[in-house]
Amino acid sequence: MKNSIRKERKKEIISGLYELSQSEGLENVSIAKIGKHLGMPPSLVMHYFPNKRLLILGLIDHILHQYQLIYKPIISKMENQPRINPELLVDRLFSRDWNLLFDDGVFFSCYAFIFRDASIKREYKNLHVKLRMTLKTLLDKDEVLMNGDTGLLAERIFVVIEGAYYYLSMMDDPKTYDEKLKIFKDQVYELIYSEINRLEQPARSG
Amino acid sequence: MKNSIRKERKKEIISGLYELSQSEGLENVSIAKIGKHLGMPPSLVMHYFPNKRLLILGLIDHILHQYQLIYKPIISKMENQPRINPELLVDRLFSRDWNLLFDDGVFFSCYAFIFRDASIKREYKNLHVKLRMTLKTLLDKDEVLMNGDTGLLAERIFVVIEGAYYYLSMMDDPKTYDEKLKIFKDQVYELIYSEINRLEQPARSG
DNA sequence: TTATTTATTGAATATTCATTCAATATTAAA
DNA sequence: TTTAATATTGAATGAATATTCAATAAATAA
Repeated sequence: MKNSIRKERKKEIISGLYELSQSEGLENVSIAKIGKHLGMPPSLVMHYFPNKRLLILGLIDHILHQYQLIYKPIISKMENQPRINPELLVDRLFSRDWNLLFDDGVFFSCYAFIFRDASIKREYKNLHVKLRMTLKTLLDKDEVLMNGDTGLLAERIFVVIEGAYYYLSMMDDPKTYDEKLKIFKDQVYELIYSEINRLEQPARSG
Repeated sequence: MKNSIRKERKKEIISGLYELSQSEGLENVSIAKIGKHLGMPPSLVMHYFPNKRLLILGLIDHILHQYQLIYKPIISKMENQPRINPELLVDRLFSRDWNLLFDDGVFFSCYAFIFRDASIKREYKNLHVKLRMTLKTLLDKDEVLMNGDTGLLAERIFVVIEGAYYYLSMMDDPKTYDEKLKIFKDQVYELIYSEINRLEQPARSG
């Protein structure tokens, strides 16, 4: 019981930091503002996070955890099927449902820390490697794709997803956004289909 | 003459801001620090940039300008040739020579502003669209590729480049870095070669 | 119950922040 | 040379910053 109030408070504080980062920008959030936002004195914030760096680390933990949740529904929907459905897979990979899970601005503000904090860089890297492994595990269940290099395919798919995430964040006009989105989805389709074709046909000289 | 000292001073200040952002992080730079770094009173900094937002805008202008310079050498090397050399092109597109031109940490710190500042978003978008048009122009000079959709090809190439830039920034180990880099370079080769193959062969049903 | 640990408060700290202002120095235009 | 515009200085502002501390309240353990 003693410990649970501590955990809850820490969560509450990180949520407050997150909300303020979303509306005002991470660089404009202070401990006093967090306290005011949550109705507690700044000294209580510092009781749980003795310095600002720990606060930032807590926020990054939270965001990376949310990020990871994005792909949970894909996995549960696809596992236990002998063949993957490329349309469905790509649809889910590019879905922006996760916009409900976390804010892109906060995500990239935190991302910028990887260049000056080695442990943050490691955390971000672990997440991205883990996501690739998740996709690889999914591809490994397909009875055709499993005969190829699913790790390589997962890398190639994710680099498009991440490039698209970065690039599409700049698009304001929904029409342009959809046009570009279609391009990148098709690009991933082709990665999958050409791998399937390659594996289904007998080896050729090249 | 009167105007040139103004322009030089503004450049000097932006450079100072850039250097400090590189070493301390953009969020930790203040007007006083810039002044100290350059040996001038903070009031002089504010004489040229009346508020902090204008300072940030100046920094972003500077970075986007540098970013654009990355691809200058590619263009000059490749234009006036009837066929593009895919190896050479991909090598240049993925070269990290630009690390001399600007700092990735500062770049992403500034990028994070697009989510809360519409005019910054527009600037970033314009840059990225322009880079794609530059590549398209290059592809259009190739006597085979010119018969296909070079705009689409440019989009597909750049999304890989940008995804790779984002993802590879997390890699510390040079060996891992090179392995991943090779994957993404090959991915772009294949985009180019499969487009060339498609265009060189007679139309098929499908 | 008492003792001990944890949670919470509010006041206080020195430092840094962006910004303003009046005064002076320098330069260009007349 | 005089005038006007700009460049530069240094001091001053109040607000906000992260952090500290002692005191109190609440919860748990003895």
